[in-house]
Amino acid sequence: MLDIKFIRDNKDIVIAGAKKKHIDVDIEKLITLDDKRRELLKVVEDMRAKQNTITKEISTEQNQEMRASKIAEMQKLKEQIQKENDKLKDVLKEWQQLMLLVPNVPDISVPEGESDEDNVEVKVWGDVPSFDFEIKDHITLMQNLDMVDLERGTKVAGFRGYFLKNDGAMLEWAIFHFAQEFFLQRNFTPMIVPSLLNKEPFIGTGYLPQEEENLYKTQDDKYLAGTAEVAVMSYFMDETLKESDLPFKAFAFSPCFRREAGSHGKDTKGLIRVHEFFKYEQVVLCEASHETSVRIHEELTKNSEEFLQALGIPYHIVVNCGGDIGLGQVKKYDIEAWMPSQNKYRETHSSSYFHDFQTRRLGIKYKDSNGNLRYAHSLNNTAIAGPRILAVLVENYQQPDGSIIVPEVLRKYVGKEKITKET
RNA sequence: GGAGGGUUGCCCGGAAUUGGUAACGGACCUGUCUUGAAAACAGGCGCGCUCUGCGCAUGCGAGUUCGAGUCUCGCACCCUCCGCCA
Repeated sequence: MLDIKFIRDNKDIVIAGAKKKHIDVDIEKLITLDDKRRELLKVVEDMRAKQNTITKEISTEQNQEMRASKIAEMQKLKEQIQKENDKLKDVLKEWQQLMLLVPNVPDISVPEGESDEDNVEVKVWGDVPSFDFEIKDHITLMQNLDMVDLERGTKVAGFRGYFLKNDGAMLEWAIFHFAQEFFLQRNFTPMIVPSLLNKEPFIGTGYLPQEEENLYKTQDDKYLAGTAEVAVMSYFMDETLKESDLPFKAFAFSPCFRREAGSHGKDTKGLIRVHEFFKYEQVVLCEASHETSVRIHEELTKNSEEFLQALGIPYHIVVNCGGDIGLGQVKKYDIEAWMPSQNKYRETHSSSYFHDFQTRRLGIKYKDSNGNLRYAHSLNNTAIAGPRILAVLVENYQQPDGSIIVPEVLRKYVGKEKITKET
């Protein structure tokens, strides 16, 4: 959420930002509504002031006649206040709904564009492997090695259901083990966080109201989170932190649930797009400074890069264009790993910063060195997401006989150098 | 699921006659003093507005009332006990 004062003072910037993100929002309407809100607020407040004054007089009024007459007067005023206040409430409701739809302003360095096809490559790492044999996709590879069971996954869990088993399960655990070792050397607070959450954290992080169709909802009006970001960000909801608490950097594990409502035709088989998976996420709260946000954003991105490098997986980084950036994000990098069977890079990490967009919604402040209360800044980036990285990894490490070499750093966790049929 | 007790200011503690309009203390910030710090003293210390002023804010929402921390109803969370349970 943006500050209404900022919106009023920088109307053109906000409108241009929404346009760059290809988000349709009527800022003029919001400002007109805000005029009305301020006007009604003034009316109601003046009436309340009068009520407070006379009510105070009543409490000390000795003359019974005067007292009765003042009470009668206040009875009338009370009705008027209620009437005007109802009007104000209606306006306020509409105002709040509209405020939640106003997108954060994207950074100047964010390229113009409509969809992920317009994202701009900014870095390439590693050599795309050239295979001198006919390669298999991760589904074939993993099914042949009994690492995954998609048929029974579908039988039990429905569309996009899957079981990881044998070396499939071992490999995922190995990656998680290595991720812990790797990230906890970088001064993160380890956390295991809930995914079944109240509505407020989703509104606070910007997943509601817009993304409702992509969330699973329970009969108790709770929602299942698609990322640990939602819980970790909300951990400090409605709290005031000390400046010395910042930056707060979490390395957070959680199950992730995604309805994938808009992508029914895409990636219908395999482990690329599933409804349920486990993920480690990097989530950060820092001081309210653009420079710090940018510095930590680069740092979080670099962490994930180095992790992929340790695994020996080729990747590139794109800076997401305006149309491929979420409501609250100022700037976003996607890290995309090389997927041999598709002959292209596929997203494995998403790294963003938000300035105070999320913290304003969540009410997360800190007291700076001058004693002023400020909304903190927030950022997040994938550390490692379960099945998708498995798919990428097995494809890149496949051998002519269908076996899979285990990357060096994972061997002590998998317990072998190579995954073959014999095992 | 059942019974009882509880929730007060950015933070911590903690008062408020029969309902009369949120004391006070600590912490924290700024200033004075000091070589510096401590102490002391002064001010500040939730949000909003058209800001010498006014409004809002006692877990959340609704109600009664001229007036609600206080009374009524619903909800959330915490504590104690019972039941169930990996």
